[in-house]
Amino acid sequence: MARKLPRKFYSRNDTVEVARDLLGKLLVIPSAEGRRVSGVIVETEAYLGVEDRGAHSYGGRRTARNEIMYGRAGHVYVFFVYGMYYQFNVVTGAVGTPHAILIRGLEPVEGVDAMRQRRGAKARKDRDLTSGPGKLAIAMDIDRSMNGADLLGKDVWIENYREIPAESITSGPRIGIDYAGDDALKPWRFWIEGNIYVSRG
DNA sequence: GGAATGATTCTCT
DNA sequence: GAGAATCATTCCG
Repeated sequence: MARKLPRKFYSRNDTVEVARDLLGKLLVIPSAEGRRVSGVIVETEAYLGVEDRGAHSYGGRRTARNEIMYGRAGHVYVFFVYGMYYQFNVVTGAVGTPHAILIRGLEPVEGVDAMRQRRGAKARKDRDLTSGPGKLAIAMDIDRSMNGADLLGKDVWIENYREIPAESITSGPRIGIDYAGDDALKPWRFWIEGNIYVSRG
């Protein structure tokens, strides 16, 4: 079984590089019964803190909600949007540097039946299970109680799993942040070309 | 197949 | 009191 990624994987200076490197890694969140539920990360978005108008921490904004972004790399940042959905992020960068990476798409690997159960009738096809940040949060049973969890702990972690050739990795503008002006156009979204669990494209 | 729209509640001003 | 790092449904062609 693969080892958990070490703290230094997340604490590198270049958050955009970490976002790209997360593609092909395995996100594991054991179920309440202790069974492994996991999926390959196929889509990510980098949020670069103070200088990024799309980030919650733009301009150094520091609130109860985004406090975890300022903490140590390798922790989980979960927030709630649109009155219905949770978003799962990985904190990166040094302490005091509010960078994070949003996980936007997963390819289910283990515990697929549990994911189907959590998603219910809305997931008509398996690709509906985890092809988007709100959907994968439901399938992986992610909610606010996971905010601040350590990725080197036992509730949630990320393992090496699959090597993705550089030519299969594509980048483009991020999604759902039109209010961010020019920063919305920055190519800080990464995905595995052709994978059906990518949220769009 | 694609575009428009309503859902629903937390968070910050 | 407004707006949000989204999704599912509905309508149209």
